[in-house]
Order: sequence, then C-alpha cells, then structure tokens
Amino acid sequence: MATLDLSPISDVFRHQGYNGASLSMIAEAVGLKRASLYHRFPGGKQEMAEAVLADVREYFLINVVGPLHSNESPADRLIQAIDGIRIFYRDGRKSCLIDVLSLGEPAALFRPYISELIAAWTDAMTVVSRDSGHTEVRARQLAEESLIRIQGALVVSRSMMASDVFTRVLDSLPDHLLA
Amino acid sequence: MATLDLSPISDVFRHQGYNGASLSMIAEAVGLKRASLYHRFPGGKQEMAEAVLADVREYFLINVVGPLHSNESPADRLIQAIDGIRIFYRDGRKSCLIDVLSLGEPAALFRPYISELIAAWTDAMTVVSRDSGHTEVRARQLAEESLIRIQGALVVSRSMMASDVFTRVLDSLPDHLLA
DNA sequence: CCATATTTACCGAACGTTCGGTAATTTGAT
DNA sequence: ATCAAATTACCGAACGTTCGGTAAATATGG
Repeated sequence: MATLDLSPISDVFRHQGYNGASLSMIAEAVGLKRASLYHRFPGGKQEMAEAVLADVREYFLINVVGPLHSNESPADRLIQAIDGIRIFYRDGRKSCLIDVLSLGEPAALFRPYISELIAAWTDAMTVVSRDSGHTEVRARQLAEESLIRIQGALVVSRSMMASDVFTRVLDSLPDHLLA
Repeated sequence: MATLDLSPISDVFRHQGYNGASLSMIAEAVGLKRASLYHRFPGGKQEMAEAVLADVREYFLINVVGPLHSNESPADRLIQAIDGIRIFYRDGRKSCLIDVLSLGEPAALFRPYISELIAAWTDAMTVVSRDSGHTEVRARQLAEESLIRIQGALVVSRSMMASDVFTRVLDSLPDHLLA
C-alpha cells in the first residue's frame, strides 16, 4: 500500500504556485516518473493540489485548531498553536498555500477548500481570544487581525528573505490576541 | 511611437504571477501579437516584468513615498499616501507584485528591485511615524508592522474575495502608525 | 523611399495527459 | 505451503497543446 507522502508535493506547490508547479518537478520531488503520478492521482494536477490541501487541513486541525480548543489556559493553548504554525511554515521560510493557490484562474478550483480553512483557523483564534477575556466581537476582530499579520509576515519575510520578520510576528501573537 | 501603456501587463502579472503570465495573455492584454512584444521588449518576459516593476516603483515614489515626505502634518501626509495605496490595489482587488514576483525560481531575478521598493516604502512610513512623535526605533517597528498588515490584508481579502478586509486595514493605518 | 512598427509563419522545448506494457505484490484455491 | 490469477505500482514513449522566442515578410507613416 504505502500511501504516498504528500509533503514533497506540498513543498513544490508552496514554492512554485499552482501554475509554476510542473508535473516534472512534482515527480522528481516524490521520486516517481511523471506517468506514475497518474496512478496515485487519476485526477491529475488538480487532484494533487486537492490532496495537498486536505493534508494541510488535517495538519491544521490537529496542530493548530485542536490545541486552541483544548481546556488548558488560553495562553498555553495559544503557545501550542503557535508552535504548530511555526513548524508548518518552517519559521517563515515556506509560503502559504492560501496565498499561493489563490492566484490566477486555477484559484477558483480551490476557493471552497481555502475559505473553509481560513474560517476554521479564524474561529479557533476567536475562541481562545474570547476565553482570555475579550468580548466575542473584539475577539473576532483580533483573530482576523492575527491572520492578516501572519499572512503579511509570510509575504514580507519571503520577499526579503528575512525569516525574523515572521518569527517576531508569531512571538507577539499572545500580546495581540489575549486580554 | 506611442510608448506602450504598462498597466495591462502589470494586471496580468499581478493576477497570474510570473510563471502563470503567458506571453499570449500579455499580448492580448496590450492588443498586440505575441511576436510584437519582442519589438518593445527585446529582453522578453523578464524585461516586461522589470518594466512593470519600474512603473510600479515610479507610481509609489510619486503617490505614496512622496506624500509621506512632504511638509504637511503627519496625518495629512498619511491620508494622501493611503489614497495612493488604495487606488493602486483597487481596494484590495488587485494583488501585490511584491507577493506575486517573490514566488518560484524567477523570484531571484526581481529580488533587488523588490527589496529596494520595500525599503523605500518602509523608510517613508517610518519618517511620518517619527514625525508624529514616536521614537525612531518605535517608528520603524510600526512602519514594518504596517507593511505586514497591508500585505496580509491583500492576501486574505484576495483568498476570501472580501475586499472590505483590505479597506478596514487601510482605514486603521493612522491609528496604528501615528502617535 | 525609408525606417519603424507590426504581422505571419515558424521553431524547439516543455507542458499536462494518455496508453501499452512490465515488474512487483497480493489474493485465492488447492 | 504452493502456485497461478488478479491487482497494484511503476515506467517509457508518445499524444496534442502551449510555452517563450526568432526570422522573414508586410503594413504604416514621415
């Protein structure tokens, strides 16, 4: 059986975007020939991207959204979630699929997946912020703001090749999000 | 003669990314045949992107950086700059070349241009923040933070197709940046 | 008429995808 | 446990299309 490891494919999409990610790159990344990819993904490139998105979704539910909903203290929950985020983005060295897959005409194919991902993430941050003492409305504002800062930090640190920008934003999250 | 209008090319790059922007798309956008582009841009696709970046740079220097350095009040300066930003990004409906051109392997070609653009922008916001009463160090922090929030808002509002996210961030800029 | 601008026609390479076929593995009946 | 049958995994070669780019021919304006 040996279900294929999706993270090399994820890396290609995150680094190249959807259009920029060629099947040759993907095949080389997973150690298969181009044709063999169609055994694992009969739906072709689009199915590969969808599989990667599902994989990312699972990671986020387990390592970010899950911790944010636990019954520990808001501060502890947020610390765990931040760790999950930091690891996922490799300290800001890896781009975000939300960013990268929302470009060009292929974006339409993934909008539903991406919207759901953003919603789950924002909701979870809203919960931990509210639990720390903020009103529901304020908590939602702060959660949205946090998502924006994370995405912005990823763009800026990538375009300047300075990953400390991302690290700094992550470290400041508790102060921004919690009462 | 009639020097070519670069904004259609800019739009293609911003919507599709560098890899995703094909010469066919660009040719159609400017109303020329593919081959004719090589009369205007002997350097090919890369020269087109560089020309667009130079065009963007000029816009920013005139409509964003310039106003931020004027001798009006910091609040008035910032308002003018925000207008320049809002128009440039069409209320968040258009992506940022800084984001889009820092993806994939072609990113290396544009890193110098992009770094300079970011530096000029950040410096200008630092000036207006310092002039409003903040210390140099704090002003620089806030300027960097503002750039991050703008870039993040562009990503989020694009991926959710909700341009109000971007508008809200722009409107909140004076409160964040000025003392 | 001349030069510049634009076009048509074309190139090799890479694209995503399909297909026929071959190892390798799993299954099922003995 | 054995061995043929069936299934799974993978590959090489080729498909038609589009890519970025070039050369030769035509159109346009001074």
